[in-house]
Amino acid sequence: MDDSTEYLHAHQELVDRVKEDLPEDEVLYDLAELFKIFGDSTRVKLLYILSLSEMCVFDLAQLLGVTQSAVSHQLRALKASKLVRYRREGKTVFYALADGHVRTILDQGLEHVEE
Amino acid sequence: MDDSTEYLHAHQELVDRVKEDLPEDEVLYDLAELFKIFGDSTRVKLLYILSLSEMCVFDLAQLLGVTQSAVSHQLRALKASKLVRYRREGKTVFYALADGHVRTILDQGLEHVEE
DNA sequence: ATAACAAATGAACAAATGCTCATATGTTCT
DNA sequence: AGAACATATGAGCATTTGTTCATTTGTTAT
Repeated sequence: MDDSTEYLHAHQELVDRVKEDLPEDEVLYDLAELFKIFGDSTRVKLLYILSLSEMCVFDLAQLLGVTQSAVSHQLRALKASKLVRYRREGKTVFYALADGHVRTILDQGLEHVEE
Repeated sequence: MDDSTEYLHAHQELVDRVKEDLPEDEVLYDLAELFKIFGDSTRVKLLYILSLSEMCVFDLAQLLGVTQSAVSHQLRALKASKLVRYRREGKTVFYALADGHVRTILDQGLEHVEE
């Protein structure tokens, strides 16, 4: 080790190249925020259930064995991430998945988990 | 509302049917644990970087602008979830993605985020 | 208008998380 | 063996998170 043009340790060229190919910081932040939603068993169950069928809050709570309040709070998070949509029918509110991505993401995850 | 055979509120048949199609509780729990890993911007960046190239701890820390310790702690979590593998070369340890699922999951997430 | 029910919301609190700092382990070179 | 360097680990701490309880909002029926 004597060459002053040599990088101390960091493989600077590699680092620079990768840095260029990296998405914007903000995008990766949003990505993490999205996955954070999937990173809770109550919410994952909600999403999986809704991938099977639209369902009302009361039934969701019963199916999950948690309070209506807990479900409602979590649905709020899912709504904020645009993962679910809902429609009101009288006193009842039915939730459903917003689009197909969700199921794809869940399935990819399941593939990893189930090996 | 008079029929005694009618369910009070819960759409019991639907609930029961969905319940059958739902994966084991433990599987969904593991699934949430997996996504929890993706639900942090430091880790998501790590995973994205490693999807582009294998890299050593020092360089990862530099690229992310965090301490070596922080990266090391997070790599530990990634290791525990079998998302990365590593090889030692002298004093240096190089990390890489364990398999292709990771990139697929990231890409699906990005699709959702970028609309 | 009032009662009854479904869902949403706010406050509070326990548990989990991610960072930093200090230190330990592992490896190479002299 | 000892110094120097790369990485890993443990403890401590501030912050975030998910739940429950109490209350409010929205809707229907009397």
